[in-house]
Amino acid sequence: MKIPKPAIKRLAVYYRCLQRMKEEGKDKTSSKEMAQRLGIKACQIRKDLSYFGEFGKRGVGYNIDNLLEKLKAILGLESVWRTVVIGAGNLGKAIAGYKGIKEQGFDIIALFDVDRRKVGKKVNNAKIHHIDELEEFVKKNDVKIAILSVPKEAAQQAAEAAEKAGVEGILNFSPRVINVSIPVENVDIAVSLKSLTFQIIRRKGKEK
Amino acid sequence: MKIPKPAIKRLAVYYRCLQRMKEEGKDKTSSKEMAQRLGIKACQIRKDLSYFGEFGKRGVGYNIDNLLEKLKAILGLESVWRTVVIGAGNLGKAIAGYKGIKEQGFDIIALFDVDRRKVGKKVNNAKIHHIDELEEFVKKNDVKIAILSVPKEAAQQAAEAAEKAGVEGILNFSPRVINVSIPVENVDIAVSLKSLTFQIIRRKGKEK
DNA sequence: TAGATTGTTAATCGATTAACAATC
DNA sequence: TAGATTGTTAATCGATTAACAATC
Repeated sequence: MKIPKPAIKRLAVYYRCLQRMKEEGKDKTSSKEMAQRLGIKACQIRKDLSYFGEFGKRGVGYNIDNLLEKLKAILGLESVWRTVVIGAGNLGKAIAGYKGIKEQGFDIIALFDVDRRKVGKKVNNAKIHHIDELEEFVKKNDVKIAILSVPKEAAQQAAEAAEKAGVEGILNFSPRVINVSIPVENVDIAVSLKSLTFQIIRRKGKEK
Repeated sequence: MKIPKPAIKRLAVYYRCLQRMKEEGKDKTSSKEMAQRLGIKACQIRKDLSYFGEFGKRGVGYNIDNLLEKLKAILGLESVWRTVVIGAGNLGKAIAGYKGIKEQGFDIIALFDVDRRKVGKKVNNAKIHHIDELEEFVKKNDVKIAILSVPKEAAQQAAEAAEKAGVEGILNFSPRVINVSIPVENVDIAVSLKSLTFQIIRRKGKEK
């Protein structure tokens, strides 16, 4: 079946919402309740889930533990994804140092940089290596994901190196479109800021 | 006219593409050439631009300087946006320290944190203030944008504080849906990673 | 002029939503 | 049973794309 791309991101949001409900001690919920919390339509949640199966009970709702398990499987979070960060600048180190990422199923096991002066330093338990060691490291440690936080001039080259090394997906923080044949997700701060300013301006126009 | 939301983000990407072409010394381009670089369809570029006017010459293409100016106006980048970062953790400091952001029209003039031990320290030229000073600072310095990089537990409260202080838009890095009435853009690393893992799994399924 | 490329229309494709039968 | 909520159909809405007249 064809699944809308936006539906996947929402699934990840539902997952987080359910995790939170669980923390609050709840054990069941409904599409209505989740929709209220997330500011979306209840039928969208039901529709998104329906692409993958029937997870609720009519007249009753969803069991939170059960739905969490199902989403975990759908999103591929049953095992930890071995991940590296390429580019050990401030942003790369901040990402590698972010504890929450491990809870979400991603284990950042190393950083890579062109600057030999950074090599050997540590961020949490992950050591900084020279970029030349990337391919060997990826193969030896079965790394699946590379997070790219290099300057834009180095983005394409680093992405190609990651692909060649055998990484299966790239999360790209650098402000440039990269061209590889493995899946890429872009996190583009400058683009998001500009989208925001556009909205601010439009809004002001409408107010008057 | 109704403008597709995705079109705005693409406009920001076109802007960056043109900036790069200019750096390369080019002075004119075509929708075809941009499309090739960005991996999208030429007619999509023309369509996106057409929501705002006619910026090219038939048979000739686009003047890069001219189109840059037009996009600058559309995206609201003619003046610098005074911006603060709320949450001076590793991520907040990395964002505040990122030089490229100023070139793009955003001036990060201060950071705010609940931790009084951080107060007074500097990131580039921006000082860290206590969160209690946010409202006064925003009003006094005409701050338009807040970048939220606080732990998820603090996200909603910080967003409300920013709104109350008079900020007009929020770039939210915290992994929680926030509920305010001003525009919000979400940059959600965990969600992007999960969208990536879903794609990796699907892709493997298809290969066989 | 001949070739190229825009701007725009109309068709297609994809995503969201309303509504409701099924059923707990 | 009566009330609630799911799962799904069908309608609507929104975004993308192909195609081509306009025109440089």
